[in-house]
Amino acid sequence: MSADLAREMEVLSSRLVDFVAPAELEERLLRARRESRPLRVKYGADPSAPDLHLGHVVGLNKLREFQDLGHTVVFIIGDFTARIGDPSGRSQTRRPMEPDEIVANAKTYQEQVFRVLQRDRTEIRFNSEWLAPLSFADVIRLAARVTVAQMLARDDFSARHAAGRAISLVEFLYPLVQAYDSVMVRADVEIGGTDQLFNLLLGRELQKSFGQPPQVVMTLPLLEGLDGVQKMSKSLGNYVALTEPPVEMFGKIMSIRDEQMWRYFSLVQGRPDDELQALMAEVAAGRRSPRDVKDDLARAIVARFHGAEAAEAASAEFARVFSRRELPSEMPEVRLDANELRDGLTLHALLVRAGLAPTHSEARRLIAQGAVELDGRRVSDPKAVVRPAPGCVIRAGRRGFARVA
RNA sequence: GGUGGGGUACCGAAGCGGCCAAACGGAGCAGACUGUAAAUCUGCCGACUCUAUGUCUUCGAAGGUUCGAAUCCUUCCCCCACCA
Repeated sequence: MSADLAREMEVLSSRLVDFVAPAELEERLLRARRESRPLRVKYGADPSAPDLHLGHVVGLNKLREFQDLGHTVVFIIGDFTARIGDPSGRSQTRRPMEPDEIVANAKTYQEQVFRVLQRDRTEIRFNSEWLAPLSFADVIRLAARVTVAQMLARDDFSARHAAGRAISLVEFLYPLVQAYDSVMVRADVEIGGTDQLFNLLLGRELQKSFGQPPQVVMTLPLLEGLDGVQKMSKSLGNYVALTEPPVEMFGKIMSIRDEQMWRYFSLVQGRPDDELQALMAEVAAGRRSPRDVKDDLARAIVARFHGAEAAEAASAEFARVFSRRELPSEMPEVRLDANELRDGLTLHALLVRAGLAPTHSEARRLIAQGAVELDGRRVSDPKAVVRPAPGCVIRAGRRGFARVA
C-alpha cells in the first residue's frame, strides 16, 4: 500500500462504528485514482425535518473528508417517501407532505448542508426522479429481490417479531427504497448513523442483485442530544440547530454535561483522539477547568457556523449573563398601553404581556418561586401590582428578560 | 372471520365509583449551590386576577346510570397481539 493510500484510509476510517468492507474501499480508492474517476459517496436526507442539527454534522463531516480527497457526494433527498409519509401510523411525525413544502425544505436543507460540504463536489438528487415512474409491477419485481429472512436480519425487526409486536409491510418497503436509491445512483460508498446499518447493508445486497459492485458501508456514532442520553433529534427537542442564533447555540452547548463534551469535540469538531486524551488529562489534573474547555468547544462550533466574531461575542454574552449575572446586551421590549402605564397592572399580567410566561398561572408560579426581578429587585408576591416605568427591566428566571418600552 | 388486550396530562406509565387535576419515572421550569444553561439538592409542573373545603376544562368520542364517574352501562372510533 502506498503511503498516500494508507493516509487516506486512516482519515476515512476515523470515528467509524461499522466499516464494511475496508479492503473494498482500498481497492476502489486505487481504481478511482487510476481512472481519475471520483468515488460516489451517498448520503440520504429526510426532507420532513429541514432543520439540520449537530447530529447531522457527524455524518456530514465524514462526507467532507471524502470531498477533501476529491470525491463526489451524492446527496439524496427522499422526497418520494416524504410525500407518502409513514402510513403505518406508528409515528405521528411522519405525515405526508405537500410538494411545495418538500421543495422549500429541500432548499433550506441545501443551504445548511453547504455549511459543511463543498458545493462543487456535491450532487443533489431527489429520489422521486426514479421512484415516481415505477409501476406496481416494477415494485413487485423489486420486492422479489429481497427475502423476509434478509429483512428479519435487522435486529429491530427480529426483536419486534419475536416479541409479537407489529411490523408494517411498509417498514419492509422503506429500506428497500433506500437500497434502490443506491442502485440508481451507483453509490460506491454510503454513510449513515449506526441506526442505518441495516438499510445501508441492504443497499449492498440489492446492488449485487443488480449486478453492481456493492457499496462500501460506513456508520458513524449517533450524537447524544442535550439531555445526554438520547440521540440528538428534532422530535425529541434535544438538538442544536445549525441555523440557531449564535447566543442560543453557544448556551445550548454549554448546557451539555461535562462528560459529554468529549463526544462533541470528537464527533462534531473531528478532533483527533490523542488531542482529546491530552485535554482530558489536563482537566483531570485540575490544570484546566471543564467550564473553560467547554467554552472552547462552544466557541469553536459557533465559529464554524456563524464566524469567529459571533463566537467571541456569544462567549462574552454568556459570561456576562450567566457567570456575572448581568443583563444581556439586548432584550425584547414590552409596550404597555396608556391605561396600564397609568393604573399599573398585576405582575403576573406583566410577565404574560412580556412573553416571559405562557399563562397567568405559570407567571404566578415563577413569582412565588422567587424567579422574578424588576430592575434587579426580587418581587415574590404573586398578587403584586406594579407600575413599571419605561426602561424597567423584567427578569424571569435565568434566561428570561424584557424591558418596558 | 374468531379470541384476547388496549386508548390516561409533553412522553412513558399507575389508577378502576368519592380522599383524582389524577401516583410514579422522564422531559421541562424555578430556587439554592457552582466553575457553566455541568453535576448535586429542594420545589413546581391543566387553566382561571388564585391567600380557595373555589370555578372551569381534561383521562379516545357520544350518550346513560348515580348525590357523585378516568373509574359502572350502551353505542361508536382507533390501536395491538394471537388463532384462522
